[in-house]
Amino acid sequence: MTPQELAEHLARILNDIIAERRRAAETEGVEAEAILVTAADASPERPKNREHGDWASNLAMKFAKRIGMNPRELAQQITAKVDEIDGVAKTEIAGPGFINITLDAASAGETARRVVEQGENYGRTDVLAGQKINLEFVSANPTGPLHLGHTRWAALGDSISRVLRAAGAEVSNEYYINDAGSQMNKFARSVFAAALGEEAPEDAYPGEYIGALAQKVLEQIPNLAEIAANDREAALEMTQEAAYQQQLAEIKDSLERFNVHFDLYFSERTLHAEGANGEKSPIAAAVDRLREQGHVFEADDAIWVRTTDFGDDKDRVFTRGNGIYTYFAADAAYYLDKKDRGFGEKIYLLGADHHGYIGRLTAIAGAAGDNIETDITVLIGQLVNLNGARLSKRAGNIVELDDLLEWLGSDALRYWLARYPADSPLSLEGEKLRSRTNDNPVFYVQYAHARTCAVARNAEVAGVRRDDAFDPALLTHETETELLGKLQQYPAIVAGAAELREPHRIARYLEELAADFHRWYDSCRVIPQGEEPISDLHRTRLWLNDAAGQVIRNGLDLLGVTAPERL
RNA sequence: GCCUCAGUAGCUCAGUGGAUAGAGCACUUCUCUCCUAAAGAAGGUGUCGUAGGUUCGAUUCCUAUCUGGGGCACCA
Repeated sequence: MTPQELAEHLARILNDIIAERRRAAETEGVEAEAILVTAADASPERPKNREHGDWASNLAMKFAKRIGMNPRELAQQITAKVDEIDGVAKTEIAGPGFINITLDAASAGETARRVVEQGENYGRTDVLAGQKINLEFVSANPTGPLHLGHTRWAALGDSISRVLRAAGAEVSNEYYINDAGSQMNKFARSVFAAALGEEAPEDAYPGEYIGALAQKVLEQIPNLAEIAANDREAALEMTQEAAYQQQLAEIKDSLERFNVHFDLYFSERTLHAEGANGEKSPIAAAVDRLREQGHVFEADDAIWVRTTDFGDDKDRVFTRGNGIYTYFAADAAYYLDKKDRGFGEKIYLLGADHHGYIGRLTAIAGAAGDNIETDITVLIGQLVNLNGARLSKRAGNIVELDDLLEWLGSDALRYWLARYPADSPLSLEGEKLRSRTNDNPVFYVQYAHARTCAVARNAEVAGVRRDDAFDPALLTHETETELLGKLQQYPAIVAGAAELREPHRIARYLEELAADFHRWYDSCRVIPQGEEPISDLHRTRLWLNDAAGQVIRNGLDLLGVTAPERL
């Protein structure tokens, strides 16, 4: 019996009671409210206190008032039916009307087999099935390496996408490349000067990486100086393209090593480009479309979008007085592109330093005719800082993703960045991420997984085989019911993390699961000791061991963290 | 000034209206002739920033307020 099945039973039972009462009321000529209880309403919780049973429901308290009964009386009627369910050992009514349910051991133990048989699919649900979601994150300018400021969104965004997919959504991870505009020009001038050995422009990008890029450019264009002597503009342009492509390639490479995958790198330039047959650029078309919706006006020589209609604190300029589009204009065009590609919800993952964007992005959605409640989500994350960080080799005072990866490793970094809610400030302590003990949760969880693998290996050698027996009624030890209960919760944890876009719930769950596993390991042996013969208990425990390993593996995968078989 | 996030144990932080508010660290003491002791067991700690409100019930929701972080461009 899974919590989900239990929820369905509870909902059905309560709906029956409600229907029965309505019929009774109608025969007396009284009108009764129609109430439909869903499985989600009835979803039982794992009580903190073991004396409160395996599962607890507050259903009776939640609905008593609307039905017109007192909670304990309603709980009585519900439990009378719950007692009849196959697999329920006993029920109790406690406090103001809690319904506490205890499953029989066999019913609870069945989870072990279910997990093993479903394998990597255990935990996948269809709660977000049919949703086509666009998830944009990182989107750092391709004018330098990724640094600490980008790592949190990279880790978080990739994990959110994995969690959404596990819940059945179709997701596109997108990186918006700001490869048009003045930052690119400034970038080009910086690299150009370095390549020609000229003095850096006043506003040049700092950092040694500019010099390294200049070297790469010279390798590709050995006669750059010669070209520059003839046509300086052409040489600058060639430098810009070469440096840009090189930098973008390095960013992609860093992200792949961070186990972060994008489905689309979207170039801002494509928004400015006119069609082959002279069609308007997407950005020019965007202003027309917004105008049709009636949200565009002109003032002070500029073209504006009335974003205040949708809650923005001020209207935004689309086309400047000098005829050049603003960054906001490109954002709007990109948004429309996403809409045209069929995405319902568009999620933006931004740092707190961009929180002023919420209003204008939401307004774009509204001006485009979308539902600003459901078609756009802006997730704002607080910034991260790092204690005890070594300074970057290349950039001087900025910590680069590459340096962090080399220093701390992808797993530790991914895990720690995904372990906290995005809206809570995060401070990483470098030495802690490197430690291999209890105070480093990523190792604690990975160690638990490695242990399950060690047990499986040893079981094989000792001749304990899963195929020989599975008798879930034997899993009666206190640590076994705890572990089984935790395994049963996993699908609901994933579904919740997906609905709330909060992958940290997976990490916290895994830490609890690892703790339950370690405790179980300490008191329940899979492999017989000494002369003790192999029993069905050992074989059944092997199922449980393998189930625990499977769930840890599944959960770590959602965080983009590996599950090593040995540590 | 306006917007936004946070304030929970000595420290770092979980906790989408439920029962006695939790975890790790730190501190003390135990447990390997035994599948990985990188682990486990035991020991105590709270004005959930403050004050009101909503209700059967509030750390959770609402209002006000205090403190701290971030943000309020015809920059990108």
